[in-house]
Amino acid sequence: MPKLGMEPIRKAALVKATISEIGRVGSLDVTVSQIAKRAGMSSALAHHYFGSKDEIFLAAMRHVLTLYGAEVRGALAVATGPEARLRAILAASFSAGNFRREVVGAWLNFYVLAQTVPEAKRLLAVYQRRLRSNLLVCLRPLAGARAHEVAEGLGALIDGLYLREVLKSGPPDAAAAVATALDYLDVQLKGRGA
Amino acid sequence: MPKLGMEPIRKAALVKATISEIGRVGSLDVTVSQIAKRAGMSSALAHHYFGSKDEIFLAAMRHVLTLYGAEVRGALAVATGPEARLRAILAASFSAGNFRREVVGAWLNFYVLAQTVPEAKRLLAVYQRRLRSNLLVCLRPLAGARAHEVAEGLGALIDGLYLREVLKSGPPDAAAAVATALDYLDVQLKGRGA
DNA sequence: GTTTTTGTTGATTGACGAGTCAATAGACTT
DNA sequence: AAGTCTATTGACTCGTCAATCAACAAAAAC
Repeated sequence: MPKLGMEPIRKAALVKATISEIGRVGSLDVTVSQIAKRAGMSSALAHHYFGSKDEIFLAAMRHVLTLYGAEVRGALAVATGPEARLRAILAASFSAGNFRREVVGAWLNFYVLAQTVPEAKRLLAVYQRRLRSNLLVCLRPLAGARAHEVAEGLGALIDGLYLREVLKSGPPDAAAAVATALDYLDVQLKGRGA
Repeated sequence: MPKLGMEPIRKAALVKATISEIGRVGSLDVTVSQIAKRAGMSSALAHHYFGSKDEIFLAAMRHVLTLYGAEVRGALAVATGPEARLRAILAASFSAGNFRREVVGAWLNFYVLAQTVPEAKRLLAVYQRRLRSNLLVCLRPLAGARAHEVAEGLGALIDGLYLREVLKSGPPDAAAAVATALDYLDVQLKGRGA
């Protein structure tokens, strides 16, 4: 049966399975066997392609970050003007694709991973820098000198809204999260700037 | 050597050691032996007093939550007027006792634990409810109908600021965190209410 | 002064999991 | 058609760790 060119397919399946399993179990205590089983292969094959469990986790992290980045970029592409672009970033952050229980659970556990695995820390730092930079570009024309503070606060607020989703039961309420973030924005911009 | 009345002393030592170890390692992957060793006893004794590893973790969580609660209550006791009380809550949240690397690391991992252990989830929910309630009492006279939204946002912001501390290197910057939270508050209150 | 209760540990058990390896099999190369 | 490469797995190794237990020691109770 061995077809050729399986590597990318298997890797993608493993990455997807990893996110699912982390979300399901709610921690990084998922075995390579569990992941491999869900991805429809033996654990030996998972090791064959990734080498180690940490590499599997990192690949899953890169995938989540890539998806998020792509979503933001896509949303920014069709938004004109600073306010619209800010709204686009928020919408992407809490979009149906990213703001799912399993993905949120994965994010939380990536923060844990970042405490141990330097590469994980680096990846999260890249995410935070990019978010801040995106926010700053939009905020400078709107908030002027205060752009920096507002970006800092908004970034933390987004992370906090994610974190709080972890404790909720039932489906994630993206609308409420966006509303809270937009409210923060409104009040920051109307209070001073324009 | 067996002196009597060891139980509370041993338990307290284990709880303290648990927080330290979780903070040091950066995850819940700490062995009972590690904890017991740091607390100066054998792992068997840890099991003797707590029964299971989960119970040790929960006791550590209750301790962190209790400390936080006590700090907030103490700060509120000497604050008069809604604004001062809000500031007191924020100061307590980012006080030197709570906003330490190891404690922040412990908080993060308690969120992870909450995904698996129902009692952990309950404890965190209690914390969130109490925080919201405290904030609401102060905010109602200041923000009126908007008190609810502001409390929601401020709660998430605090959690987010904690979360972001995880990635930073170097000693925690409590002053910056308080400043961001106060800024949010300022702008929410000046923007509308008074 | 014997029995019971509390404190304490080293050794052991039993389970589980990451990573390795030998072996099998189809596909592509020459 | 022989050799090489990719795909794949079951079985195995080796380590780790939570939890238990038997045993010992000292204080309290009777």
